[in-house]
Amino acid sequence: MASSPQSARKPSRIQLRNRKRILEAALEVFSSHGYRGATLDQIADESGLSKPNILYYFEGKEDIHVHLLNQLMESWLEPLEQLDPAGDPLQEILEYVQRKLEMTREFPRESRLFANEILQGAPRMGPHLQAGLKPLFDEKCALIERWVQAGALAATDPRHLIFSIWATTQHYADFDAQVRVLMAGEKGVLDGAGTHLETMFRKLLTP
Amino acid sequence: MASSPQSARKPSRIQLRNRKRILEAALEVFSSHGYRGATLDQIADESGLSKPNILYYFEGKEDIHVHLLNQLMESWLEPLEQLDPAGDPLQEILEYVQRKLEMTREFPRESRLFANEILQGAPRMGPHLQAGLKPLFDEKCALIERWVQAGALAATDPRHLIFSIWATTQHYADFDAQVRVLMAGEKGVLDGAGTHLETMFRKLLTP
DNA sequence: ATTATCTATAGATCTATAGATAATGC
DNA sequence: ATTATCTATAGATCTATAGATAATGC
Repeated sequence: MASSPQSARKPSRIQLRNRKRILEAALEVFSSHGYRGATLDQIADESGLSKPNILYYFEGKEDIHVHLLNQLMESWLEPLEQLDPAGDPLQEILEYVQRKLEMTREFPRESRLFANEILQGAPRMGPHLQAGLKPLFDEKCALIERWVQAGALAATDPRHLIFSIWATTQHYADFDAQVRVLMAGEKGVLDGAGTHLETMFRKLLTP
Repeated sequence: MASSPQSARKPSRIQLRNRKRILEAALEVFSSHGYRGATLDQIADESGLSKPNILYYFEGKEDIHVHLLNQLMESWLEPLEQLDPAGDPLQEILEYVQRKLEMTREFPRESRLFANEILQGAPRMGPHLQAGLKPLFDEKCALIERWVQAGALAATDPRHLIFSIWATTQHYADFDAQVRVLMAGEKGVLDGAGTHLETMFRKLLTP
């Protein structure tokens, strides 16, 4: 029996490539069926590797899922981190909205993977939210609060403001199946959303 | 072997009560683990009935799930149906927002059940969305459009407006695990949300 | 007589491992 | 020599049914 490459010193090129293929396939499968709904068979099919081969590269189904969530957390925090204390307050927030919407457009599967996890009580991501998201959230809420105090933004609760931004932007990825039915094949849905959200948050925040 | 009560003429009191208990238990289990994540064992435990007894009242796991979704669709449409062409436009929409938020407060499990289903591509609810939600959505969009044309509301895309209302209100139920972490045990989160959303949509829609 | 419930288990599905073989890098 | 891959299958989990027994309503 070969030992798992988990313990190897330097990952070979093949290792890196195959781990990547597996994670890519797993993102596809987990994001559309949820953790329990996904099977190793599906991930094997999607990645073009055999099932035992997948378990050669990862310790198991859960290990793959955890890797995906860890990766995800970083790219999830980034747009909020970019909120710049030195920038123009209204502009900064409107740009944040557009960045989030851009992520919905570029990474809808990641959005659904995250939504699946949170929806089911964040069983594997709870600690990550505490350690990673919470401090950043608090920091940026304090920043927005200072902007409000300085009169650069209309009075608003920064926490609910951020929730509204997350909710409205991620909605187009997470509820895509519903949006598709209701928008009946219309093109450029996200462009329309961009215009709408820009107007909404501008009106809300203009002092 | 007893025949299933599905075909019986008049459901007995016991039948009604037990079917209700099963659906209540299934709502709890399906909404927190998703369709695949839920097991008949969990529903049996939660309902206090034995597993085979559950299958005496329903044809199977999927049958239970479909019953829940059918029930849900009705109560999901109701708040939007109440949007009254004869009412004051701004007031009507703000009241709709509060009704949706009230449903988040009262029926968070139903919200998560729905979110789980849509998130995974609406495999069992797709036709229902087409037949039930789509016509109502179109009707109410046309109504809002008329209000806009009449100058009673600021110019806005009714479809994205409705998406924003759904997204922001349901967020507190669907992403509850995240909201809890970030609001750190604060009381009255939904009251704060109510104030925030009232302000946001009022500013957006005031002509 | 009919309705409701239980124990036991068949049968399907799924994760994971054993153990052998092939490919690759010194 | 080490890394990567395959076939076969063990073992766990889960849905559903068989078949017997208990409770209920005429």
